[in-house]
Amino acid sequence: MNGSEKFCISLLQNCKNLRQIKQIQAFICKIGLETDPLIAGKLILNCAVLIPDSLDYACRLLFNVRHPDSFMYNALIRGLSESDAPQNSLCTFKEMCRESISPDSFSFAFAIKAAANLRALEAGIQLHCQALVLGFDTHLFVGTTLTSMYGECGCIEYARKVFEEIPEPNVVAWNAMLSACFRCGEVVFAKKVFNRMPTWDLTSWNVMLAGYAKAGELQLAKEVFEKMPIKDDISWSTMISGFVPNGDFEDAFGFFRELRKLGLTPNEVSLTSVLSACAQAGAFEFGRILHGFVEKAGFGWMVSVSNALLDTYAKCGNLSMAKLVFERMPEKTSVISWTTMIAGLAMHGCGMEATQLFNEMENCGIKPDAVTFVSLLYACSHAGLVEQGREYFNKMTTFYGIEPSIEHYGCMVDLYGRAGLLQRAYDFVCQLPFKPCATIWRVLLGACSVHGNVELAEKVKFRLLELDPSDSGDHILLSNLYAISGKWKASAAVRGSLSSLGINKETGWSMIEVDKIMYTFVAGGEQNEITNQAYEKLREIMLRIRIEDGYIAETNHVLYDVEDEEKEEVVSRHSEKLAVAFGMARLSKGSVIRIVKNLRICGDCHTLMKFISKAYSLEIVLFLSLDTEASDHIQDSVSPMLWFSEIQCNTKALDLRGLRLILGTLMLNPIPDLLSPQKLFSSWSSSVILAVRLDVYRFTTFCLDGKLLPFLS
DNA sequence: GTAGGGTTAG
Repeated sequence: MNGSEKFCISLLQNCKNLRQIKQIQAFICKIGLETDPLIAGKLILNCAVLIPDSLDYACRLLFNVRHPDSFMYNALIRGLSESDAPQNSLCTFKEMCRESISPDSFSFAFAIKAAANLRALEAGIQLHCQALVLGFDTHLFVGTTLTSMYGECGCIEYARKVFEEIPEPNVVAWNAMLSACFRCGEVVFAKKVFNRMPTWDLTSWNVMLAGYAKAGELQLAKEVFEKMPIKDDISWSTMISGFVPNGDFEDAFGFFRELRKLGLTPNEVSLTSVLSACAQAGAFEFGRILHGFVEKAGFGWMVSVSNALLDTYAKCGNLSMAKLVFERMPEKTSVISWTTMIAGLAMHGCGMEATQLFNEMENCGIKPDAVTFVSLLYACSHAGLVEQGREYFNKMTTFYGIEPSIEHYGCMVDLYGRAGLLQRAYDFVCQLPFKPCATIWRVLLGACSVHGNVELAEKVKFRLLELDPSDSGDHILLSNLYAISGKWKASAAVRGSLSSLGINKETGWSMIEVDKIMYTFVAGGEQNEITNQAYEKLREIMLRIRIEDGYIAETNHVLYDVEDEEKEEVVSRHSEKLAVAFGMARLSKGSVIRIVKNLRICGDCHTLMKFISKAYSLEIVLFLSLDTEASDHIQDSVSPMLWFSEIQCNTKALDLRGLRLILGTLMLNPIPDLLSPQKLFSSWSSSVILAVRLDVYRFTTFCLDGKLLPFLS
């Protein structure tokens, strides 16, 4: 290498962006080195791998080289394998062969990586065969990527065979094998592989942690974590991020606290994961503290952290903070940021705003993906934008070429069903390109229930019985629909069939965050210091609101046939009552009480919340946990129709029932002119929709001129 | 002159 070459290469090494690359390229031309293969190779490698958003430029560079060599091709194959279109990496590999440039171990390693990222087993096998012919299949690096590729494609036997052919596998190859076991669900085999390994480095332990966590074996993950001789930030973030999808938020918070206690700085992954836990658990206060930390520690510029923060605020009910986080993002180039914001608006009932943001997103040149359209359709269905929703669905398939998933079809059924277009919804389901699954029918059943269509509900329930006969939610939904329609015998019969079919209703639980700790209450759960405190406070509250406010337990919402006294006893133990009482006992005065629960609220709890909210001037927010299938269930149901009849609105115009994200909200705005029926309706419908989207059930102080509004009394 | 294995957000 001569001096000029050395100088150019050192310039390229310090390059940060495409602009600088082009400047250096101009300099290279000026000194006559543009045809130097060494320089051209480095230039292509830089653009393909190191400099962001310059992959296209790397392609153009390669295209313009008269006699490209394998180094240049390898750079491009590698860059493309890590892009969002790894199939182009495979095309480049083919082109290389067509140009009679022999692929080497690097070409194979990168191309096999592309096949792994695409989960393209057939392409992977072809590459394997070709490597075999050229004698690269037992090469350490090629063998390792082949092992990974077969693992990614779910072929554990092939992975094992390739691995065993590697003459002297090093720790990286062993780790690839270990990882392949977990990818293929072979948890027990993974442990055997781990025990057989000649050496462990830190990564081997981290693979075990991640594998156990992904398999839901969190106890095993904890044991490995304890045994690890050294832990790094990936070990911590693997643990924290492992708990969240399993719904174990307490442990996620616990490990995060532990990490902080040890004086360690959480990395991006730990932060996004713990924020996601806050979002799902409704841990608003903890989320706010984390926001402070994010700003102070300088993580605010990280897109993933900002996205998680935005989602936390939106899911915890603070749309204005969510908007602020979005607005302050330095660059809005991530489709996830836009989608999260659209979903946030949708949850809060701002359907029009959500569609406007979607248009803005398109104008900014950001390509929406399948998840964006789920949020958008969700916004449309909850805002009653039927035709717009239909147009977006068409645009998704025809313009963006996105294949609709079950979620998209579910949104469409919801869109029609919610608007009361039940026949259209039913026809849509019947015309689906696949056999409708239980979830799709369940959406329709919910819509029938809301709009009181017993006939269609029975038809739908019949389909559900074939597909998923053991879902207690479906039975309860139908039973309640009968009850509300005055068909008490039919209602009782469905209830009765629950026990004869051996179906147990899921146990209700409620969670509340006090001093950054999540407390969980279960209906009629065991007695301990915490529940005793809750019961004691509950007794005090009940006494006050019974005497001063005239609260009477609403046992008529317990739709099954038990004695009144017993009914009262049953409803008085519901977990949300305990959680509210506990919050009132332990939170500082005037704090908003936020509760996450797995089932929908019963009529009595609903009424009690209103009384408490009024008597104590408290805002109470109930969230429906998103991580539970139980959100389809109605707990000894209160019908949203009853809520609507309370406010004497036309219940048919809006659906609130039976759809999994429903809790409903009651948010009263003490502005007198809202009492004109038209305004009242639009205001209420918008706040009710708000809760549906948000899974929030919110009661604010709802005094008007010092009197309880008539429809709430 | 290029590599392979482990953790995130909607």
